[in-house]
Amino acid sequence: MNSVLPIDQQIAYIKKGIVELIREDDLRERLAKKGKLRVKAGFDPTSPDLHLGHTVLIRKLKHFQDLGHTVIFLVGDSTAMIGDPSGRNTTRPPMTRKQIEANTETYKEQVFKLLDPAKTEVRYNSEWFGKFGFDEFVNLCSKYTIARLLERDEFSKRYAEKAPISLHELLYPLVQGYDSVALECDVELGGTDQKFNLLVGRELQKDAGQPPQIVLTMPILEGLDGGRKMSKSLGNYIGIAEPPEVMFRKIMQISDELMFRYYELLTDLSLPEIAALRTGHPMEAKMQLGRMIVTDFHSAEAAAKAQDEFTHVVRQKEVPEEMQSATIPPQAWSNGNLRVDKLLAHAGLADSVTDATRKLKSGAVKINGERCGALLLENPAAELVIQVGKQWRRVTR
RNA sequence: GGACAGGUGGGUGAGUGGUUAAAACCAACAGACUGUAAAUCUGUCGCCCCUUGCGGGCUACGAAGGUUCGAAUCCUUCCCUGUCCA
Repeated sequence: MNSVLPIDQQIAYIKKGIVELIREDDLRERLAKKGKLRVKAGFDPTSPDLHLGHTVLIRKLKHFQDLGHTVIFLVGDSTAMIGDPSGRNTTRPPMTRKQIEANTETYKEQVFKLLDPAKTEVRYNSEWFGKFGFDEFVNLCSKYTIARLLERDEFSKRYAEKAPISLHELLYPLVQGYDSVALECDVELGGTDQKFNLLVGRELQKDAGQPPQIVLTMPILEGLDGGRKMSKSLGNYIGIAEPPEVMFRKIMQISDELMFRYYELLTDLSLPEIAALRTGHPMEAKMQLGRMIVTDFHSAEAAAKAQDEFTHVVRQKEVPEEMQSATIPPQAWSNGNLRVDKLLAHAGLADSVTDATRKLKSGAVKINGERCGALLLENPAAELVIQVGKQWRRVTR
């Protein structure tokens, strides 16, 4: 694709799936005047894995890239060392340089499954914050007032609830906004929860004599539970580095309503195409979604295989071809008999021995196809195929 | 610096001396049903030990001490959070 696409078409493409564009007129004008825009999105390398929630934003970056604009993948390595304001309950422990670097590498690897590395500018905000002096810092602080910072929803809410707000959290929007100044961004993308920060960037740019960036917000993707936002700590996520089978299965587990949402935010299908899916069988549609997503991050072959596996193992309750294997740990032997509870705990099929006992009692455990409630197995076969819920394990001596 | 309020299990939140491993709800896990969807129903939901029993032990209510036969509950000190005053 190229940047000579007419502006109207570009804008239509850009607007698909977004929540808010501030302001469309500015964007139109800037496209006309500059042609090729600098588009930024920032990421905190605080956790090493990206999940589908992040990809909503990345996909939008990709759209800009398709249109021939310059995409800047900004790694907030300096900011990561201070901590993140939206992790509101606990102050997260400061990260080491090394962790950040490792996370950044993983990030890049994952992001480039969607973005074209050759067309992506990877930047670090330590480039400018690393040599930020105290006077510059104070000067930055002087650009904004407390009252205006407290306008931010999250802050005002917490303030009203008498929850703690640390000073550095208050500063965060300023710091993020300054990134835009340093990079001379034309456009910045972020989740709706970032809106405030993105707008601060505009203010700071104006102050620095730059034209204020266009702000584009994307919806926050709901997690697998369909309610709360997708996040690693809530455990309702699909990691983009996860194996095809896991991805596919997780997709199949989401609710029908959520499926359409995922179609909208995670695929390139048009809205009418998505609407048409509502008339078909939901399960078929869900499997198609699974294939599409797995294809994005792995390959079409992997997707087909994942679907196949799902059909056989889950729907037809067959034994999976591949499963993790484990050997029986010495602690699980008791006078030549096998302690199933310890085995489960050891093979990662239960959280603890106590948990394993519970699972046995509740009939959750199948060994070689037979439901097993017994704690002790006499003369176990050389190879046991154990199933607990969705998990399978091949256990040998 | 002073006055006051508060810190309970993954979350919300009861509990003010004993049958409390801690109500209730949510989340989570497992089972039934199903399209491993939703909804619903059932069970479980600190850890460890013993071939498992309405069994034994250990740890837990911000931290450390103390009072008591016995503490999440009372006392002391400390830490943390918030409000108000300076």
